[in-house]
Amino acid sequence: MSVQKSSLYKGLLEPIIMQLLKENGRMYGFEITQKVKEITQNQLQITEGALYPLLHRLEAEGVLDASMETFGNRVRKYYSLTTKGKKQTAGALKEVQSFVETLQILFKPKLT
Amino acid sequence: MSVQKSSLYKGLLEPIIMQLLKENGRMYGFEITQKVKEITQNQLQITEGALYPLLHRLEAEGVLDASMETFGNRVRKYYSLTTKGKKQTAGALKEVQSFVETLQILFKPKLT
DNA sequence: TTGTATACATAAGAATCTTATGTATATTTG
DNA sequence: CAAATATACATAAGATTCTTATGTATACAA
Repeated sequence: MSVQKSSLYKGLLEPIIMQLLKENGRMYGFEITQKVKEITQNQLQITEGALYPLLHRLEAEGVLDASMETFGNRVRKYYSLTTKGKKQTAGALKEVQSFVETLQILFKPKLT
Repeated sequence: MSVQKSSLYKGLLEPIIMQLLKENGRMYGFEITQKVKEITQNQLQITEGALYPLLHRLEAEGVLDASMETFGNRVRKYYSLTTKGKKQTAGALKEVQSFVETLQILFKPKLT
């Protein structure tokens, strides 16, 4: 498998979730894992052991709101950004964008 | 201080070092910390507790070569990429570049 | 002589992830 | 129709990677 060395993504799971919820309004955990896989073309596969505890923490911190919904006999837990979460997301995403720009500078192939 | 949330850089220290050594040939630890600070405009400040153990590990793995040099009464430990290290760096840096592109896709502001 | 800078090093603890495991339902396939 | 795969949540143990704190030593400036 040519799956990305996932350690590169350490610390980025939280902003990724916030970005997705900002764009899509409302998502459930499993949906997030699928969406990330799709967008990154399988380069990043979020594990459940990383995702669910993080969602719980963000809910406890008042960044996310959660509500259960039943589809047939299947239960989904939908998450969305709270007002506080939206404010926090704005700042966090700016930081990430600045971070990405810095990475481009750091890893720009030298013109020899 | 508007220093970057450094947790974003988790997992990137190793490729950063490899990139710098690839470009500059030969550097010592303290020099690396200063160079990174300069390039990132203070957004990333590598701590010694992170850097030195990592350099030791890379040396033990045969990725880096080390040699001491004395300047007056001051000792510096210079590191450079071994042949093995150069091969590994080529692959690792491609991965990082692909990673950075993925980040741009993930965090590209939506055109509404 | 006190503080700041250079230069290395290590240890304890925190944060964040992987791997493994568990529960439960739905759907596809041999 | 049994077994495998997919959906959907959850948690615990352990690994990795970093921060913070501390230590040693020299050089130079205030």
